[in-house]
Amino acid sequence: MTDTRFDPSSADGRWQRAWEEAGTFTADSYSEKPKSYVLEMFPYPSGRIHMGHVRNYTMGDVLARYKKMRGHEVLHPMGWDAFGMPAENAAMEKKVHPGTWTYANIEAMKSQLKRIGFALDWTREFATCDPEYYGHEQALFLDMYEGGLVYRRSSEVNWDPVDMTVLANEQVIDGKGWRSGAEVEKRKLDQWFLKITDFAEDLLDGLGTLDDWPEKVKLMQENWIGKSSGLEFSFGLSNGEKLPVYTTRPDTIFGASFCAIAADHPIAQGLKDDPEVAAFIEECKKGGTTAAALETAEKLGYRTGITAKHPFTGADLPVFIANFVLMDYGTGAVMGVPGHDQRDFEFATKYDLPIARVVAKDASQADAPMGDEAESGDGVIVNSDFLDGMSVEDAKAEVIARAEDGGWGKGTTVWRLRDWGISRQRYWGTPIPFIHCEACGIVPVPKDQLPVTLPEDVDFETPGNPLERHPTWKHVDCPLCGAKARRETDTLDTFTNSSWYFLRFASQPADKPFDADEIAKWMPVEHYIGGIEHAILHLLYARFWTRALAYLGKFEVKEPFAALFTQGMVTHETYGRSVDEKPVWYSPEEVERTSDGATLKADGEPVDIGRVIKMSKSKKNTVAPDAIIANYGADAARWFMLSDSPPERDLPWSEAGIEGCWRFVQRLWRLFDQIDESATGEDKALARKAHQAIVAVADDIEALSFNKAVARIYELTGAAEKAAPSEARNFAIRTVLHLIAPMMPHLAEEANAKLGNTALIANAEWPSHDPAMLVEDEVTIAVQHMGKLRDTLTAPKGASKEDLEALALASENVQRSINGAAIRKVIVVPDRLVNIVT
RNA sequence: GCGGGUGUGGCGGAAUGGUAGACGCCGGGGACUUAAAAUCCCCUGUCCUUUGGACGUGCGGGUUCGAGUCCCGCCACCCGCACCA
Repeated sequence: MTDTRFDPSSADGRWQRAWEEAGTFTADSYSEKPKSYVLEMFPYPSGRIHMGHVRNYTMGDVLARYKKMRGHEVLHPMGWDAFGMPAENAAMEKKVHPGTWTYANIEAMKSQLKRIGFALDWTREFATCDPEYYGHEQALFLDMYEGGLVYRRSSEVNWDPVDMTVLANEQVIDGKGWRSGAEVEKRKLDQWFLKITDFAEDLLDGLGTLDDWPEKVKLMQENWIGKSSGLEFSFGLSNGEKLPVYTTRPDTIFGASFCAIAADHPIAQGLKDDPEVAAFIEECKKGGTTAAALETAEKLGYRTGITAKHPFTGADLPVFIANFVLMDYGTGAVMGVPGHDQRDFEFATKYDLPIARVVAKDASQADAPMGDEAESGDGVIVNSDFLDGMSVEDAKAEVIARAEDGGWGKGTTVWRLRDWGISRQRYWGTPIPFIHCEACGIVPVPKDQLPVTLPEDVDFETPGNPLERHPTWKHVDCPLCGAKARRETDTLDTFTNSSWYFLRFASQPADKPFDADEIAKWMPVEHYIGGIEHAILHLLYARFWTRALAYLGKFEVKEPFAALFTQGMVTHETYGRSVDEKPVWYSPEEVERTSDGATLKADGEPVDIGRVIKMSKSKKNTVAPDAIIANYGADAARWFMLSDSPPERDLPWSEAGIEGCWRFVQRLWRLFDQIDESATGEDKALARKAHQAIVAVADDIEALSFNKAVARIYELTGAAEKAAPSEARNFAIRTVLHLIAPMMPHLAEEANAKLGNTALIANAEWPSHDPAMLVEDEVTIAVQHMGKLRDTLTAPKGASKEDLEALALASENVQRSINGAAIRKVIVVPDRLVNIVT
């Protein structure tokens, strides 16, 4: 061949078309082969692929292509998480319909993805805003309703009075709407909920089976579910009412010196006629939306004048309204034990309440004074009547037992996890398939009338939910009685769309959401790859939906994702200057980077090189994948994504790095040209390296240690380049070609074709290795004196301890170091080292 | 505050308790060329009295013949949660 350069601008597209025409990556649900389901979290169609996507999808792609080479039937699909706010924002700003905007973005991103050469089964592509998809989602939602997992109740929401919309907590900034800047109100609205709490225990237990999930993610989910156990009991109040409280420390009950209730607790609300109480409650509501405010927030209380009778001592404890008690956890009321709870301690200190010790290191410390903070640790119960001398654990059990025997309380489990509120007062989402009828109440839309589609003729000129103000859409007849009725105008939280998309990828019949046999074939996902930002919500919701659908008898899968991998971010240096004391940022294209600094191309003056941080528009430190692929080709970009940084860590993008990848692509291209069929002769060392690399690269890919696989390939490449022509060298070169095939598929196909192979290398088998060739016959032995390296020597593998010791003692360097001292001991690790101790 | 993670050359990072720095990037020197690009070769942790040696994996201790790796105590940075009773 005469080409001295690999030209991706012609090769990339050629092979992408070849794969597409051959249907190389179309998954066959009825294949006899073992299956692999490789999935990356599907993207929101913002309109353009960023480097984070490229990294994410390259990792999955290498796995998918590798598994295929290993003889697996691979399902590697792609689609679009296409509902959500940005489309509505675009509609308002650009006067374009959310659907038009979204589908145009999908087209743009799809063509970008295709240019990177991902081994995706595009026949299964869908967008969650396709009526077909959300129609099936509505059907599943109705099934959940029938199964008792859906309910409606009044719930407090963040209401933006200007945009006339409900805001998520993270859209409320300092008590104001993020878009309108208006003061956010708390409003009670009837909202739809999914009963995720029914599955709290199962979702928690299931974490124990997820051996291939990062510990960190499991821990985050565990904390989010937040199981705690304790005692719920009621205080009798001086006003004749009962005050139920929940505590995880019933063992400290004798240390209780006050009670505290939340500002929105019914008892507090009942005292609102007193203007002082009303003012205090108002103050509690205002305080603290931001994290910083919460941290520094002072414990504030209002003494109600009501007292609570202690169930054992009969003492009268003052009841406070307090800003640190939350209505929506436990009973919204607590017993205050200042000695052994830090919040209670701070509160008691401020309001001069008794701080009693009821837990001590040992019985003799019963009267030890309290320090300047609460003691929440373990110990022995003291000053507590019948509990004295018990361990904390025994005392908890004893108090719960007495409460249950006495009928005034019971052991309880409390969860932090709340039911999932799924109502959104927005247009661009899945319509909730219900009808409100005066006579019949809430009526599900009959399944044969699904999908309930979104109306096309909507305007975004005025604030509020376009579905609500649409002239005709919501007016329907009741499916039961035929009377005039009203459609539900709320749409589903977009997290519901991503809670089952992996099922629809696996199976997409027209008449139902999925087919049980196909689900059984493909699920669970073997490799799920995405960002850590989805550690809790998306992954918990998807686990819940899978359980809920299994509970409804749809299939038997419980955990959708057998293995989870959370990849790091793509980062870049930042370039900036301080202009009038305000930072001004420059993009990498505007800057000339030299080895010791950077200058602005526009004026030639230096700019400051800032921290290496996640690529973001605001800091202008982004690099567009499009431009990179146009300049260097898809394979160099893919190789960069896999090189150097371990995949779970951040990857710093650099111009020099991509240049290096480009050079390597060309190096390989030249190497693949050097197969010499007429070459004869052996090169056992090189052959051994090739066999070792086959095993090592496979192991590294399976462990997702792509950076190590890359290093191995560099090594074998270097060795093959240096070697003289031989059969072994031809073998090594062919091996490199196959090892890089999952990573740099275009280069691999082009070289493979040049070598006269008519079959696609994408369909090739992973090279097999000879186990006998993995073993070295000579090893390098380190020789140490007192643990310090003095020499190295070469010995046959498996040499005896005696031989190695003799060889080591024969070393000049070793003798010089020993310098005649008496040898006390010689440690020999066969095939590794000899350490002489004097 | 609680929980988790990370710390190794100029940089990204390798290293079953056994030769620290594989591999890549940057940098330096050389070859080829009229010249450049491309390519190839060599060097590249610090220091010293340089056929050798000392020091060196955030800091301080410890275990061990031997510690980046194990144990104890610190420091720094990053991430998550946040008054959850």
